[in-house]
Amino acid sequence: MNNEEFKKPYNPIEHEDAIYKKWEESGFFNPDVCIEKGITNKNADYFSIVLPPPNATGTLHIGHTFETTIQDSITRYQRMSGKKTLWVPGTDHAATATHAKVEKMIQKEEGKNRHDLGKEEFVKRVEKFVEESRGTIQKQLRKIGSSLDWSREAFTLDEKRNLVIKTIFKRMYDDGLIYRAYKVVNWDPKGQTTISDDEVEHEERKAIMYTFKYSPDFPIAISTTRPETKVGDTAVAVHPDDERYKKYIGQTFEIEDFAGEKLSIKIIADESVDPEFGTGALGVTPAHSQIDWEIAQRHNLPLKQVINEYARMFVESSLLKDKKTTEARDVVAQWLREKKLMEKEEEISQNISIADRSKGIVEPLPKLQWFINVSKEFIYPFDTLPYIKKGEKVTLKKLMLSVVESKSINITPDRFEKVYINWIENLRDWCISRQIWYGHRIPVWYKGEKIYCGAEEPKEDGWTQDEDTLDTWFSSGTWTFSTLGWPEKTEDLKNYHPTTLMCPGYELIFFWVARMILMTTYAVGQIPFKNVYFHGIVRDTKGRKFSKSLDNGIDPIDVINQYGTDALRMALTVGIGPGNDSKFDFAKVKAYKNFANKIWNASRFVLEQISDIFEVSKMPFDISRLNEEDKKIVGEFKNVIIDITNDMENYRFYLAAEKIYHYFWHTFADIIIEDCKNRIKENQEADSAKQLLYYLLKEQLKLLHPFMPFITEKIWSLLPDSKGLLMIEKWPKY
RNA sequence: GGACGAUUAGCUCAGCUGGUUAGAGCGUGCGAUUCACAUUCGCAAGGCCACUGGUUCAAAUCCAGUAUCGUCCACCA
Repeated sequence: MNNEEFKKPYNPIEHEDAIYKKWEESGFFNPDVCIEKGITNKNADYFSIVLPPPNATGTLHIGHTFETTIQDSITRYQRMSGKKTLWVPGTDHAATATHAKVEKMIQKEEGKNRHDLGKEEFVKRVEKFVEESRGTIQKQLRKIGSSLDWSREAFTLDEKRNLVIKTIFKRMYDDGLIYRAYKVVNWDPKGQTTISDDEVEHEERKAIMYTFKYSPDFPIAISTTRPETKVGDTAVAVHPDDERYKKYIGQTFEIEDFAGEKLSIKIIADESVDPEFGTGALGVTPAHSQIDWEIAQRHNLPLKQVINEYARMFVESSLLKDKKTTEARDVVAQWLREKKLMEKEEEISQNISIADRSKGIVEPLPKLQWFINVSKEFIYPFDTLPYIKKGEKVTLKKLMLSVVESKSINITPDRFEKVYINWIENLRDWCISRQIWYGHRIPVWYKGEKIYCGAEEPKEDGWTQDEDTLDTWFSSGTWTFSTLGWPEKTEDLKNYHPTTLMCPGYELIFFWVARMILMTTYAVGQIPFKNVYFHGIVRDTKGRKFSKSLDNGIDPIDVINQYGTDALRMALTVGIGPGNDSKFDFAKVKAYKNFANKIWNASRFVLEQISDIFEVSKMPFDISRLNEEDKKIVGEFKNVIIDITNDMENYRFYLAAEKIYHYFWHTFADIIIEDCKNRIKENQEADSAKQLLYYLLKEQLKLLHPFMPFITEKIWSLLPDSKGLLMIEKWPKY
């Protein structure tokens, strides 16, 4: 051995950046280059993944590292297996999250809110922030060793993607699937925007259930946890068969004074009322409750809005006017007690609705918004899906459902199929308009009573564009095909779509996976991906999620600097099955750092042992020169290859990585090297021993490469007969 | 209220389609080591595989139920 580099223990930070640079400069992350240079066969199969775009709100955390590692391992494996392999990078503008983050930053640093800056300036500031974040993210993805084709990088809010969403919006609008309507939506008073049902979280909290009558003359008592909303009541609903209340149905009661407001309450019968719950009578507040809104629609009840966008009372009553809802609640309760109308107060626990981003309490409000109708029938225009014919009547819901029910998409682990189907079955129309400034503008213009929807601005004067932006998931839903060139009929789209694999966290099954299926089956007539691999959440050693409030975050770059990327990747691969959460432990990373060093030392030792055979040019390896014992070892090793290949093909990376680890250390290093060492020393069957050692080393470097790309590439470059890069070597045959 | 997951060595977890003495990492104990590696090697201790039944020649693995923990979904006012 003449290589000084090998003398010291393996030090990852000395090598990793240089190795990544070599890979990137080679151009082999781009499948076109691999085909052009004859590395990949022209007739080979395609393999494609699109990176779940990280939010451009900051830096990557350990969870991203985990997700990226899985994808890189499979991508490297597929590339080595000879497929035309494409992994597309990108970032997500993450409208709401980014908007909130930048607004908070400006508030903190300059004491200004977005209205102080104005829309144009604010959006400019967000874009500047996003540009910086994207740079950081790109650097971090390289650090992890991601073999992404940077020449195809995309962003959810660039011009190409904007054309995509405008095109789809228009088509949906023309199909009557996108509509504008005034109805009760989830309003986030803290974020000052509407949100979809999926962005609402539920948290159990204690509350008081008040039972009371509107007035001394009112015949029926009702129960509520929100008495302040009762000034907006226009009806009391009872079950049609309820003997207690039957006689009042159809009557209207005028209440002159309810906490300073005048009410007109009609008694109505509705099947949805549970006679067993509370008093069996439900005070109907059409403007501030989803169910009540629906009841009001059925009975043609008037609507009275009593709460505004800032969660303050929007009434004339001097008792309540402009008060926060929580204060108004106490005022009304006190008023009821004083008027002797309160019959019961009991503590209960109830689910309260919270906006997932802002953590503000969601206030149902009636608003004019844009929606996607998931239940409306339309004529399906494509004949490319096997289970739905061209010209058939479908709904978006049906499209989303049939893809999974027909097993057109293979879901790993399969238990998420049920979760998905259950969600679709309960799916309601999707509110897609947001009142934030950063995002894709809704491609609709108004002129008096006229409405225009289109990808291009109307030519004549006098049109004003809708002020709202689109839910960020509307654009994320197009990710697999918008990154490949749609709506143009590109080669990429033809070759790489549907993509082979998608690798999101299971928490994105509704937000994203379902929406990709919706958008892709609707717009392209294809499934977005053939396989989904749901990964779990990386937690801290106590099993808690990483969060800013707990201050338990771990910066992957720190871990990499201390232990090396390969060690971190192994720690995030071995033993972590699909859909399972894991606990991040430095001890595990350290163990794989030791493994990296083991690989380093064993490789050096093997090269020292076999150095003479190159001098007498007895290479390349020839299995016929092995003795019977060594042939048997090769046979056993082939079984390991089969096993590992099988695991890779079936998305069991956590097993494949462990198997190669175990074989290298505890079979190859502990047993085979030790054995060969003695034979070489004593010159017994030494030639066979050397052949065996070198063959096994090289083949194992290939098997290890998808998981530990840096150290294996480095060692590969030090082999006496290596020519090109390990990343484009052929996966071992068996 | 529904659905799902977990329960295996002191700790963190594997165990894929049921098949010889149930595995790994870390930790613990004893020993080795001028010979690639103290980021090493060998040996050892430590497990009614949550519980109860069932299917089977055979169950940690399949089925039913129970318990505990956890996650997701749901407009009970």
